[in-house]
Amino acid sequence: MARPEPLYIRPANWVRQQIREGHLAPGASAPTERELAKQFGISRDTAGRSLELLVSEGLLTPGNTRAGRKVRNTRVLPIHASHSEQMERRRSAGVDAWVSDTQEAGREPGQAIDVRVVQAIEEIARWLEIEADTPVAVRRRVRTLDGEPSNTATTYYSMDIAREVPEILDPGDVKQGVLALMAEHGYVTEHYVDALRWRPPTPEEAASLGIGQGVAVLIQSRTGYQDGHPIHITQTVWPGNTIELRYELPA
Amino acid sequence: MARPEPLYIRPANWVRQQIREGHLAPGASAPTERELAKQFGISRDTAGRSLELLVSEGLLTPGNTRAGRKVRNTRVLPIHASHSEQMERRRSAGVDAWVSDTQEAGREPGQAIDVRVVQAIEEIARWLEIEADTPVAVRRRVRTLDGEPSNTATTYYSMDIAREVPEILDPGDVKQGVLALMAEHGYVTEHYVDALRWRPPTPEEAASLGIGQGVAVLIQSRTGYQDGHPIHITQTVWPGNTIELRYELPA
DNA sequence: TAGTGGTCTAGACCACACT
DNA sequence: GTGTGGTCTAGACCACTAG
Repeated sequence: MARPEPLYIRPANWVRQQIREGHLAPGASAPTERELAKQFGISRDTAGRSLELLVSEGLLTPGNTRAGRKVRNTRVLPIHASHSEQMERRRSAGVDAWVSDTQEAGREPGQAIDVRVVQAIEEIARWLEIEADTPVAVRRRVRTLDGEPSNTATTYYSMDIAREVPEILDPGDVKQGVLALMAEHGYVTEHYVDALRWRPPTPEEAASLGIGQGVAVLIQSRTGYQDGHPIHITQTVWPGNTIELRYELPA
Repeated sequence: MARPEPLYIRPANWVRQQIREGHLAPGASAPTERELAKQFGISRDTAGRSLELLVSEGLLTPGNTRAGRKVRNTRVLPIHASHSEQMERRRSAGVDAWVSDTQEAGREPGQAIDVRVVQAIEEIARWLEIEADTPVAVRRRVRTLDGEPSNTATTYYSMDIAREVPEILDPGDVKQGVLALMAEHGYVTEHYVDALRWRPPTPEEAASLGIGQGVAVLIQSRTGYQDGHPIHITQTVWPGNTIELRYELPA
């Protein structure tokens, strides 16, 4: 006998369809585990698995409080990770890439910046080609989409550079952009390397992005080089299911 | 009172450490759920959650047979998705990118090719700018790393092109490479667009890649353009945790 | 304060593939 | 044949927060 379809599949399909057909709009409450259990004649535990499946697909928020699970907005936002035309437009307008990509999609960007000096962990030290535990300047941006947390971008600069370009440690927005300021001081980014990894979120990442443990995050590590040496690195944590990264490449 | 640490965390940490310290080598059997339950004085269900956590981190195979869960090889393989120097070397040597990237890392590549003609699903049709359900030529490569399934790359060509370049429908390796052959017939890829999405694997993907439901896959959709029109698209399914995709970009 | 999801248990049945 | 993980149940306790 073939393995029978698990009982938690059918309720999951039903809820998924309710969402697809618009009977459950973004922001609405999903059925509770107890409701779903009664409706399908299954145990609460099994109903929970159904809903957890949808959380791991990014369709529902985890919701471990009385408010319960909510339907998430699953529109996909294209991010132009490399697109010469785009980059030109941004640089001339002095507009952050995050802002231009979201506004182009008719959505509402937001950003909160936070500045610190920390000891470099091993991974960051390796990218920056410095010793681990060396102090580095950190600018962390928590970015929101339509008011919801969307991704975090953390940029690391060596303290040598931060001393020459003191605006790096200014909390809040830097008008011209940090890269333009660095260029004025002779630190010109000549090329980038993006390294992409994806994995389950840490509990901290899941909390700060409002996603379940089952939604993978992609870590985009973008290192900027001058004369073959790294001068800054930005690690962006993108949640799955709602983002599409695009790279335009020559043949 | 703060929420106490769930009971399944500690056994998971212990097994993870056993792996890290080499007491459990790749290929070895992980503790069974019943063993772990007895050892930590927890129920089998809870022990199962511990091991599932490690499966979702990619450290263990799912193993739903008597053989049990095994320790996976978690060495990370860097893939050069765009690296001009690399690309030059490949093209001149006529070597597949998969082969060169793996061998450079001192590992053993393998590849099985399978050719079909199918009706284009909506997504593929959109990328190729054709009508859905139009027949397309499909070359599907299941690629292995050190003998284990690693990723699948599926390339779609319109039948117009496949008729002019009949080698596209040759099962097995095409010596010079399909792109070079296409170029001889006037189909020259002038630039690429890579679109990246990541999500939980479908059951089929999980089975063919030998991963658990918790290991996210990244879908790399690479479209090749000539005169602004798409002439082929390759969708590669990469499992998480073992792959790093790298893009080298100009400023 | 009441209802939510998160966690945990003890027990059960099953398909499956090693042996 | 036998032990594996996958699934399922009924019940329980808990921290948390919306109302």
